[in-house]
Amino acid sequence: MSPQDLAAPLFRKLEAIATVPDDDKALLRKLRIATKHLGPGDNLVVAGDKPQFSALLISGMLCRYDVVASGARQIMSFHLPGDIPDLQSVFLRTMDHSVAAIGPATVGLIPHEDLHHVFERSFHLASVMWRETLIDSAIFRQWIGNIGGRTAIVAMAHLLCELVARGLSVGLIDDDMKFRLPLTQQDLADALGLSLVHINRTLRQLRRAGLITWEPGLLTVLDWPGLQAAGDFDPAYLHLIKR
Amino acid sequence: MSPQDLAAPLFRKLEAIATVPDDDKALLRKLRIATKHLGPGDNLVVAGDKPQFSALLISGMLCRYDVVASGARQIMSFHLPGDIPDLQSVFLRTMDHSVAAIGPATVGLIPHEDLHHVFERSFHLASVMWRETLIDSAIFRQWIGNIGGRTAIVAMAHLLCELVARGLSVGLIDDDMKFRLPLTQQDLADALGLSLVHINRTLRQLRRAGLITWEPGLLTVLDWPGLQAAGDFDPAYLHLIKR
DNA sequence: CGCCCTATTGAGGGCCCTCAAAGCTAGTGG
DNA sequence: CCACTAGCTTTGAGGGCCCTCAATAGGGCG
Repeated sequence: MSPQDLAAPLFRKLEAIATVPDDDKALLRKLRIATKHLGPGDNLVVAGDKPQFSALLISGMLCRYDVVASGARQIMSFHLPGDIPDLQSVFLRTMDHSVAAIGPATVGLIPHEDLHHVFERSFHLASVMWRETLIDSAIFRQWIGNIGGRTAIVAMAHLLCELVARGLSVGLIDDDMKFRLPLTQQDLADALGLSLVHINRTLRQLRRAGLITWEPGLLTVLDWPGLQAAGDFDPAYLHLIKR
Repeated sequence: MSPQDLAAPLFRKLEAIATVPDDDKALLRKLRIATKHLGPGDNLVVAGDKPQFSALLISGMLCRYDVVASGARQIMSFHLPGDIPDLQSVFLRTMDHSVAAIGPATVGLIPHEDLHHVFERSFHLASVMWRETLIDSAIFRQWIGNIGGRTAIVAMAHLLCELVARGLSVGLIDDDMKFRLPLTQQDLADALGLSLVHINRTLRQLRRAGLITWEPGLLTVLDWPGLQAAGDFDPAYLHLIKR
């Protein structure tokens, strides 16, 4: 795969949220990107690491997580192709959480040095990427409200809505509303702070309500407006409209 | 109060996390800052607003919050003097949450235009502020783990630890470990996603364990290491060490 | 003094947890 | 081709953490 192809998911993502002039694209094409493959559950970085690279997700799915004293794994975000989940490590040297693959994934490692160079050369690109990290923040905030203020079934519907809305925005879902997700029910449990058993019962409720079907690796949305209503979902926080 | 005095909490905050050269300080001193006073509960900005200013908190306390469908208020962060909680609105035009005062507060409103000018002139300052928003992100992530993965008493201890650690870093707490906080128990309930009644019982447990005393408006930490242990607290995520 | 907001305590109930066991699917190797 | 294993999913039963409803007490302020 050529460097251009590697950067393609990044362009698609950036153009979903901002306008990217040609000279900025030229700068991005000069980034040195080293491909790396990850197996299911493999850690990309671990809390305490001081990485010299940030990872652009090319295919598959990543999550950020941390482990609390009780031993529970708390997932704080899921990432789709085009995301750079640990972009923060350019400015915060020590990782305060871990990043791992959900299912098999391919990432492109970009040296911090290169990113720093790009940001200094183009304040516009820096601000687009800054904006990117601020949208991450908005997603974290929503996640807090989801876990703290909603019941299991509403929270589950909201989480699925977020994934679908983001998947739609980067073209991962066709009109058939089928979404290939390597998530296990344990992953959902760790994300919502609920038990595996309760996740299973909650998914069954959503299935019986005719909103979704769930097979391992494949989410199908049967009633998109209905799912959004069930999840108290308003996509405004994803800031998908270009400024 | 002169502009220099207004910017003082900002300098203190920035110097807690980074080195700020004199020419950057000069840039910051040129910011137009308009003072505004808020009463308890007053909204600074509301979800859906498109503000033209960002607010530097000068004195008092702010929180970010959102209201979910059930009517519950979910607080996603507390802010201390020196914070700029809605700095994001420079890059994300529409607010996806609200910011309100906890108790009486004074803020300095800074035009987005001025901030943009500063960021373009000094990439170093932009990156320090970017870093600032990334630390906010880290706090959100920790908050997710706190609500999703910890029991009420551990979560409460953790939240208090975070406030104390941040208060210490900006000089709001003396050696006596007494911290003036205008928080009510309802605020803590909205922050932790728990009921007011349970907050009250949880605080009583922490008091009886000899870790803190709690009077309305005044938190006293009796056993700082003990509180950190009770809260499963590791301050690394606050990134208080200068890079 | 009376009002309002906050804090405190009791009692009963529900959402979600833990423990446990069985079914299902895919991959492996004989 | 099929036994075997490992991981994920599904379902049942009982229990605990935290919720809601309710009432009293306390404190600041006009």
